[in-house]
Amino acid sequence: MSGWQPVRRTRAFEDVIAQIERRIADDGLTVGDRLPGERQLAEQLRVSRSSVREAMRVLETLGVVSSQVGRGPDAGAFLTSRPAGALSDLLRLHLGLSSLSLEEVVDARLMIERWSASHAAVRGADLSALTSALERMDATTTAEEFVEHDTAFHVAIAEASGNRLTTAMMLSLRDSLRRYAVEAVERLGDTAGLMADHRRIHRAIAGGDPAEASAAVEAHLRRAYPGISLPPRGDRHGGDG
Amino acid sequence: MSGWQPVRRTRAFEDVIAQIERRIADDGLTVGDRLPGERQLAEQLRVSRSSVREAMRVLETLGVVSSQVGRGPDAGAFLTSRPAGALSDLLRLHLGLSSLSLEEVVDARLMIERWSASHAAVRGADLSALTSALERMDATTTAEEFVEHDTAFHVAIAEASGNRLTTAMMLSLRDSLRRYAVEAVERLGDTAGLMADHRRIHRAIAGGDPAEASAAVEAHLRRAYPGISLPPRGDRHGGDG
DNA sequence: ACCACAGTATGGTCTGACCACATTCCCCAC
DNA sequence: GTGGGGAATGTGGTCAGACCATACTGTGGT
Repeated sequence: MSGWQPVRRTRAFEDVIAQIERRIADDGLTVGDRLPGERQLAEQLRVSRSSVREAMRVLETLGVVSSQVGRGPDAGAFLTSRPAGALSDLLRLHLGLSSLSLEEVVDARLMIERWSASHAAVRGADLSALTSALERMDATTTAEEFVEHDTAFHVAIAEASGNRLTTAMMLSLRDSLRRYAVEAVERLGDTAGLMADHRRIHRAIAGGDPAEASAAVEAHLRRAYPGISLPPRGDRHGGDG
Repeated sequence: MSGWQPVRRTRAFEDVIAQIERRIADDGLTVGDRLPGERQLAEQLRVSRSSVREAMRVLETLGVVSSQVGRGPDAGAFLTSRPAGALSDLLRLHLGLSSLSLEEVVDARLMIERWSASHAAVRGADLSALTSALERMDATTTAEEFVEHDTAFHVAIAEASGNRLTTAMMLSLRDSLRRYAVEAVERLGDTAGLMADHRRIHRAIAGGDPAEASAAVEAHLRRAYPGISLPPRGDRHGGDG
C-alpha cells in the first residue's frame, strides 16, 4: 500500500495552542476576552501547567495573548492584538543572525512606505498626526530625538493608508532599523534635507497626488540610505498620475 | 526629583532570550550552530529549566531556533532561519481573531507580489521554477492541487526578486490565504483564465518588462479576488516603462 | 566485520511546591 | 455608617526533581 503518513509527534503545548485557536474560531472569542487560568486550562486539557505555559509564551510572542498577574477582572490571560511586537522581534533576531540583510529590510521598507504613501494620498485620510510629528521634529536637537519623531511621522503615513497589516510591518521595520536611522541622521550632519523631504511627502499626500507621494518617499529614503538598490524602472511611480 | 523609571518586571525567560541574543551578536553565532542543552543552560544562567524551555519556545516561534530530541550531533537546539513559519502563524491567528481583515491581507499580498514581479523582471533571474510550476498546474484536476502549484508559482516569483524578507512574507501570506484561494478557484469554475494570467506574468518577467509584470499580477489577483480594492492611480505601473 | 545490547545525553512531560502580586473580603475601631 | 487595615484568595512566575521516549555511542560477543 502507499500513502504513508509520517508519524508526527505533536507536542503537548502545540495541542494547547490548537485548542485555544479552535475556541477562538468556534466560540467567537475576540480581543479583550479572557482565557481560563493556567491551572484550570491544564486540568481541562489534561496536560501539565508547564505545557499550558509554553503555549502561552508562544501566543504571547505572536501578539494574540497578554497576561497580567494579580487578582481581579484585569488579571489573567487576555486576547490582544499586537502583531507589530512579534514582527519586531522577528526582524531583530533575524537581522542579528544575518539571515536577513540590512539591504533586504530597507528594500522592504521602501516597498511598504511607497505603497502606504500612495494609498494615503488617495484616501484623503486625516493628516493631523503627520503635521504634529513634523512640528515636533523641527524642535529636536539630538539625532535620537529626531528619529523618534521621524518614526512617528512615517508610522502615521502607514496608518493613513488604512491597512493594519502594512502598518504593523512599518512599525516593526522602523523599530528594527532605529539604530541605523540614528546613524544615518548623524552621518548627514543636519536634518534640513530630511525635513524638506518630509514636507514634500506631506504636501503630496495632502494634495491627493499618489505618484508624487511615492516619488517623494523614494527620494527621502534614497537620501537616508544612499546604499540601497534602485527599484526597477517599471516600479517607479509618477508616469501616469 | 524627576525621571522615575517604571519598575519593570523582567521575567526569567526574557533574560534567557536576551542572553542568547547577546551571545549571537557577541560570539558571532550563526545558522547551524548548536546551543547548549537546556539543563546546562539553566545551570549557567541560574534559572530553572522551565524558564529556559519557555525561552526556547519563543525563539522557536520566531523561527531562529529548532530542536531535535535524541542524542548525537543532530540533537539539541540549533540556530535556524525560518521567518516564514512565524509570519504564517501570526497571520493565521490574527485573521482568526479578526484583528486583521481578509481585505488587508489580500491588499498586502498585491503590494508584495507586484513588487516581486517587477524586481524579478529587472533582475533577469532564473525562471525554471516558474516554468515547471506552470507545467504542473496544467496537469492538475482538483482545486487543491491547482492551488498547491499555484502557490509554488507565486512563491517562485517572490524568490526571483532576490529578497528573503519579502519572500518570507509572500510565503506566509499564501499560506494563510490557502483556504480562500481554493474557494476562489472553485468559484471560478475553470482555471483557463488564471493560467492565461500566469503565462502573461511569466512572459513579462522573462521579457524583462517590470511594468507589464506588475500589471499582469494585478490583473491576475483582481480575477481571483474580485472584491479587493483598486490601488491608487499613481501606484499603478506601466506609465514610464 | 558485523550485530545485538547496554549506556547515555537529549528534549518532552508531569507533579507539587512556593513566591510575588493585586484584588477582594471582612472585621474592628471610630 | 464609615473608614481603615489586615487576612484571604486567585492570578501568573519560578523552581526542583523526577520520569519518559528518543536516538546516537560504545562495547562486547559472534
